Amino acid sequence: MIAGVPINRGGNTGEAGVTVLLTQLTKGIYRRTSEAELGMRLKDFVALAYMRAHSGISQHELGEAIGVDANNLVILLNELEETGWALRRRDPDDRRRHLVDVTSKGAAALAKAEGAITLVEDEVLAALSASDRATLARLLAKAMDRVPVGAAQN
Amino acid sequence: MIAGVPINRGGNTGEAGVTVLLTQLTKGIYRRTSEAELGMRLKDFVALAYMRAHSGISQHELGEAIGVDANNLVILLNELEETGWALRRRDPDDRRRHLVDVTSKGAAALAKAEGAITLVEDEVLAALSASDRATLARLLAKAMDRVPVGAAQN
DNA sequence: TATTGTTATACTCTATAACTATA
DNA sequence: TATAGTTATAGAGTATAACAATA
Repeated sequence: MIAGVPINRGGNTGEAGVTVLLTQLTKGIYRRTSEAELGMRLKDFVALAYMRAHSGISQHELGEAIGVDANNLVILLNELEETGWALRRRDPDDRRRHLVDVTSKGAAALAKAEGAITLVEDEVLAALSASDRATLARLLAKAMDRVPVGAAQN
Repeated sequence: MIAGVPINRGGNTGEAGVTVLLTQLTKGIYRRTSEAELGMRLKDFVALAYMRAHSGISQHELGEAIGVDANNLVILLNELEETGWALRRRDPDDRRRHLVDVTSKGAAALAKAEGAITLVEDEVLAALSASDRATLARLLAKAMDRVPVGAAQN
């Protein structure tokens, strides 16, 4: 008791939930990366990496997948087009849609950023063995395979 | 080629990196939680959960662990004290420091929020078996055990 | 002189709403 | 009438800098 206010004792004192751990780990990566080292912002990296893995995806689907609202994605893709890293083209089958792709120049920038990201991941995941890291990557991929991040709808 | 700009073809098209996956998963959780369902904000949850697991931790250490800058932590803890969920007291051995704790009231609110968080985690991690989830939680805890998130220093 | 915490402020990121065009 | 994308704006979140108290 401090000043008459009861303090929590005992009960659940360990076992941090997945949400807390994911938050910590993600923040750890974000705080250790810098635009200078990556050659791009982390949000550029995430968008380009997803676009490379899903060539010709629609702008809308991209936003759903990486959790960026449609309006913010417009701005992000504008910037990626200005740097020459990505391209939008109209979907001939549905002229409302934009199909997005990484350019060769974007792929080169992405590859460079991946080198820098790997160093950060090595640091943040230093406590894990190579086998542990492979398992972690596999489980994360499996979890994301089914469920979209879910961008807000208008 | 589109308008003379070369598109990236082939090369790395799968295997999303850990950073991208962690970003997606964490965003997925954040987007699915609401203050109404949790009874608190997610940042309150993260702070309280860490404080409960590390009773009597200093304010500075808490900020390091959960990746909240010292100035923002002041505001967050002010709010947690106003709601009666946390307490600060001076460290008698070093009167510059504040030691923080979850109150019994805070522990009750935290337990309620954990119920809501668990439902969200169930949804986001639906593709994983119970065994997979346990492994994921173990690996995340192992990774975080060593490396602090690293709040910015003044 | 360095550290902990605080305050004030500026900046970035994200979300909300209204609009255009296509279906 | 609904969907994809855009624009403008407001709000939340986060970082930077200067300061007070204590070591």
